[in-house]
Amino acid sequence: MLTPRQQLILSAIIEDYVRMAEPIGSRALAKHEEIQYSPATIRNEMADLEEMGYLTQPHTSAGRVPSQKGYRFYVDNLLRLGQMDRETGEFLKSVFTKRIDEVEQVAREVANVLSMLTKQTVIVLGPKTDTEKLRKIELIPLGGGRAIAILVTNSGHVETVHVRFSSEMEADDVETLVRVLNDKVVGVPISELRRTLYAELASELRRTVERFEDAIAVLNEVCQVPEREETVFIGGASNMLAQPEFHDVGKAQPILSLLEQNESISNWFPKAEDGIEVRIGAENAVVELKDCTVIATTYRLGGVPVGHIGVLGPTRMDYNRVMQILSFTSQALTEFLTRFASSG
Amino acid sequence: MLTPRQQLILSAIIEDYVRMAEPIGSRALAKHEEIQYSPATIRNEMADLEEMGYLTQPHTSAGRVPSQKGYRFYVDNLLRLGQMDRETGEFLKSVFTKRIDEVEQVAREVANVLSMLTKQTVIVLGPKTDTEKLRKIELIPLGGGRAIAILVTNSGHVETVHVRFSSEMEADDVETLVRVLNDKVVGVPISELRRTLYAELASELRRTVERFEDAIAVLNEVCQVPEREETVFIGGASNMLAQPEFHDVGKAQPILSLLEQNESISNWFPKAEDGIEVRIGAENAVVELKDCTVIATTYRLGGVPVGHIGVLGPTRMDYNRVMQILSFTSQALTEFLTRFASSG
DNA sequence: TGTTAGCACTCCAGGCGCTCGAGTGCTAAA
DNA sequence: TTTAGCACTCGAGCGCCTGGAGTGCTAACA
Repeated sequence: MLTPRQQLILSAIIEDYVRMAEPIGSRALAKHEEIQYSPATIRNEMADLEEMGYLTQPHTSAGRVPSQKGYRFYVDNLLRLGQMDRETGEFLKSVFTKRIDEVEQVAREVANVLSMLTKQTVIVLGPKTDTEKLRKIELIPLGGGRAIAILVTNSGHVETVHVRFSSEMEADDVETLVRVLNDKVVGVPISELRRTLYAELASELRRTVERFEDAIAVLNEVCQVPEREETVFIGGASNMLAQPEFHDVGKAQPILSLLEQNESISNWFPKAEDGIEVRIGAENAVVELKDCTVIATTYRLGGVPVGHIGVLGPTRMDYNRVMQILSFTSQALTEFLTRFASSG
Repeated sequence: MLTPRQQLILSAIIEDYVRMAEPIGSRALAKHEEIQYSPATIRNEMADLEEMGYLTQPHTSAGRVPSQKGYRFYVDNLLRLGQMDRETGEFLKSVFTKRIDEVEQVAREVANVLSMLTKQTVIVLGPKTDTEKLRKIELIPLGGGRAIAILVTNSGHVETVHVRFSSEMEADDVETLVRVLNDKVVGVPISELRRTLYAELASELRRTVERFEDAIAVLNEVCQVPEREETVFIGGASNMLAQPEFHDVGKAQPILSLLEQNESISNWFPKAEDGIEVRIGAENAVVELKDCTVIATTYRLGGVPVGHIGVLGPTRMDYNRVMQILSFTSQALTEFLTRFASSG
């Protein structure tokens, strides 16, 4: 384990390095008020810390730089999450007091605001709506064997699905179908839709609807909704280029490219089950992020995780500030959704 | 005006420069088969072309580089749009033969595919749906003075608006409102909605609905739909970083940043009224694009422009290929939408 | 035993000078 | 009008040097 003095030095090196983006030398550290030792002493400790793998040296006569292991130790043991600065807090609060009707709008807004506050790239996933309950189903025939199913949830979110069936159904049948659907299906979570429909509706429909197969086919397509991919909002991707570690375009390009593949984001995104998850460097699930850190958290609706917020940047990141902001935001977003769902 | 030989040389310089991304010298040009002159002759012509402003020289002993004026002349007078290469054509066609239900999906797909084909950044605007006709309106009350209006258009596109009114309307009134709406409003283009409603509905509603003010308020909010901002899809923004002119991060960052401001894109985007519009360098409406070229075209539905496709890259761009691809795509997309609207 | 001053050593960034080669403009000949 | 020849220019690239920041080690000190 590290001695308190080593911890103090490691901590100071990381915080300085995060600000300066340049290797930190013993002289510079000795100028800190809370470090009362001479450069020579600090050099000894730094040599030990390097031997243990918490620091590295770009070359012999340079200062020290935190290693991945160093950051990890810092995040796990040294970081004390304090209060966010007042200004940031006020600013964040104001985002959630605007009148907003659509949940997607809030997700987009959060991505933008956080990217401004952190000067990093922000990824917002979701919210998934498949745990919400159905309020109403509407089926609008378009002719030519097509129709649009409209599903309105609990919280006022609207999903639409285009459905096809092999032949024209009778207008009567469609009407019956919609009525039966609404009878049976209101209050069922979207993710349970398929199961409920097959369990409760099949027999009923067989009695009342003439073209039974068609009706089933329609149901089948309606049930595609829960299988939708998650929506992704990305804010401030261009902030990345301002970071000195990405001044070399070759470093930045693969990462921006990764972010453009919207569908695969949820494959590598850390889905922090509770609290905040920090993935440093090679801890990330894809090689493109081996020099990046992703800090992520979850927001909920009625206790159920419905989406995620993440901040992506170089490993040299202001962990403290970003974690404060994320923690606040996930909570505020959770509250917002709850308020939204109950009032809407 | 330029002599034929000058045109030949300018043309060759541009095409070589587009490929090599390096200043073109007289020796290299003399190696072209179609140029039968000695380097010395070419040098003389190049000096003239430079004097006239079609070429520039990075420094005294370097080759020549096309100026903005040079590109402009090339695009206006020298470019003969030939046939697209077979491979690209087949590939593009395949995009439009997939079964696709949602128009947005096709826009996103187009952005991605074109960015792969051109290795540039692609911007797809729209499609705007406000010239489409209404097929059906549905009003779903959420309680607490809120409701969701669902508007289904002609082509199967679904728009939803959240509306609020000051007090609870009677269930009867809502029903009446919906019935009256559907009677009067079907077949009206979304953009005409407000006018039609005020003209035809006010008196009718005054007779049939008890809380007249509330009904009007609802109508008012429903009419927000046409004022929605255009949807924007961007593909391959990271391609930009692969271009040598953006190897300096400082050049790329403001442009990527510009692309992130979705709302303002339509302010500077060239809305080619017909055919293809090419904006070279400073011709663009924003300074950030002073070293970029935007090539844009329009796609239509039923003769009416509903959206735009643009390719954004450095002024050193393969104008020929990009214009071929854009021209083909806009046509294919127009056909696709027409097919979609009539069948859907 | 832990801390610190002193010192020799290392190594990079950056400035300087040099050369090489690609490319030019000009002149004179074909 | 075209072209060969030639002197000239200029930047890229390489090697060299120097200054300074930072280190590790040793010896003295508390």
